[in-house]
Amino acid sequence: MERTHTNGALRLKDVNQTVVLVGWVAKRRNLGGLVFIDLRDRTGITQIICDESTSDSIKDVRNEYILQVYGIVRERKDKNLKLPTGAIEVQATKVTVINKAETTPIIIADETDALEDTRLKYRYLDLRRPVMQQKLFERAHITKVIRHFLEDNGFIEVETPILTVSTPEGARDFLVPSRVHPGSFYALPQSPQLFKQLLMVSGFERYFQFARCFRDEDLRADRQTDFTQVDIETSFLSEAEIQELMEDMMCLVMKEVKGLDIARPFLKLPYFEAMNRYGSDKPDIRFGLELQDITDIFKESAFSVFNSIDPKKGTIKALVLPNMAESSRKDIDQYTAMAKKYGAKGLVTIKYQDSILEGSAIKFFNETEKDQLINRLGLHKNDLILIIAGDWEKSCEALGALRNYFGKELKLYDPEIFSFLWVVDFPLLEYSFEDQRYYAKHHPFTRPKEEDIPLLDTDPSMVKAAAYDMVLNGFELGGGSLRIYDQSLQAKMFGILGFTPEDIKRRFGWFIDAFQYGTPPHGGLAFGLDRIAMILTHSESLRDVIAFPKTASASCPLTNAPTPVDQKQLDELSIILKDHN
RNA sequence: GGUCCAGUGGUGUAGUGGUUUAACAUGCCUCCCUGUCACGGAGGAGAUCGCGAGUUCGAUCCUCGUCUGGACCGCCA
Repeated sequence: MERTHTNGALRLKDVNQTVVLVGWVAKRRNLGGLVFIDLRDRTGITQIICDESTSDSIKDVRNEYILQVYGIVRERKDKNLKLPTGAIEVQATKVTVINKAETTPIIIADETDALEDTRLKYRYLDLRRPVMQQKLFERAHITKVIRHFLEDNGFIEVETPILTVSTPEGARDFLVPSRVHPGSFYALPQSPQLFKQLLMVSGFERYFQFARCFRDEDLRADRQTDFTQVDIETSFLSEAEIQELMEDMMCLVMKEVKGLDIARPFLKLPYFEAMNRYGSDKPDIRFGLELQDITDIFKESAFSVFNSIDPKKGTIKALVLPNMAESSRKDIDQYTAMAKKYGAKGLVTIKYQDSILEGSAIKFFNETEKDQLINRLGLHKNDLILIIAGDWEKSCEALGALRNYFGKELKLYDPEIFSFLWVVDFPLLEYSFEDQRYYAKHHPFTRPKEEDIPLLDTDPSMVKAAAYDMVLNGFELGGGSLRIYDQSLQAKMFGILGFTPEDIKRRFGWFIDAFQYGTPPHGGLAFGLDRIAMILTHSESLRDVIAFPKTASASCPLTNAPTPVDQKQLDELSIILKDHN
């Protein structure tokens, strides 16, 4: 189709050129003998001006019609500074309607007022909106920069299967019934973890893939059932070398996509410090408001909430909120409810309104405790102190959730800032009292820190993993680890996790077998591409950077997926449905 | 599995401590208008108030259930 320019291209320098434009009618302003049309394509909007002589049918043109416009570029009398093309307009000499359009159910403009449900039902129209187009263009730009970076650094792109085998320990799998093998199922990959490790066994040394991953778990604003991982694995690199390479990559993305120079190297925060100071393993360090430990002050406390905690695993954590001492009863009830939601037993609140400690817990404190509290927390007039006592992890996380809430509520950070860091030194294992066994915190192939390997025999819970998460503004962008390549170490790991040899053979024998033929030291990580795109585009939800996302209940308003299928299809798959009525 | 919030013309909202023409904005249609750009002006069409049951003389409104959407907890190695 004849077209000389896009609708975002023309400028003052093009005046008097003869041009041919195509695009959608974004807006028509009919002044009677004179008609203005905003012609839109993915690059922008150009104003077309027509008079009655141009075409009789011009008054029949409606929004979202597709037009081909022949005309001459003119300088505008009244320029529109809001548009890049606002200095010019195209005086139409001929206008052809390429296609008509029904009235759209949603307004095609950045400021659509349609609810998300409606937007998803008519996603193809929602994606016509310039803001949405910009988000997807930006996502594609991120993808492009990452791919170029990895290719330039010797990484090879390899595809791994979508129909694969159910993997051990992790999220719920999506299963696909086999027609050929009745009663057997493929699983969709939660990540290509095992395949990428096998590619290291094969000797590719540097692998990457934009991998679709699937997890059958409940959705959130930042979680979808199917999502895209930038999956990366390397051989012969140390933890520090992998991290440096990934910093190079993300800094290039920030430079190319956002035009920002990010400070190097990224802060490396050990897991325990992240939890103690920020109450999160993915801390938002754009603002301070750090948690403080006051456990030792109240060792001998007369206050039952403080003296009933387990001295080994328990903790007392405080969060000081400046100028919040005048919070109402209602506000404080709300903070308490929030703390409880995140697993705290309760919330102790103390006001330092007129430089005097006030609160229902104060009567249990002696003078030494009061003095120590004031000094330790460095209290100022009008501070509000929130205290959570109990299990270390739960207390930190609950207070960390409050910290995040106040960081946002009190606008303690500039939303344009991007604060990267690594969280490192994660514990290798997590003990479940319920199941009376250890679970791998990352996955069972994660390598322990070299110096902690002897602890595997004596105190497994103290062993740290060679695992690392890249964190940005309170979101986990990605995470990874060095992997176990030594077979005896792997055997020891399985022993600690309580797997019998039969378990191992049945569940991932095919994977372990590969390791006996010369496995290089290897490690890698995976980034959540959707999350990167979400944060860089300042989107509220992952759904805004995914072309066709699913709703919170894992359905698609556009296609109505998932849907029932014909009995014939079920029969072929040897599936008999349980009666849900 | 759980908690909370929402469902009213095409779209987004208001509203009713229970009764009559259900309001506003925008979109849509018709007419007028040669410098608009969120154009303006005049007129018009468009809603069984998510669905089902209950209470009542009477329910968009109250009660219960249900469905859909959203946020979060659990879950997500």
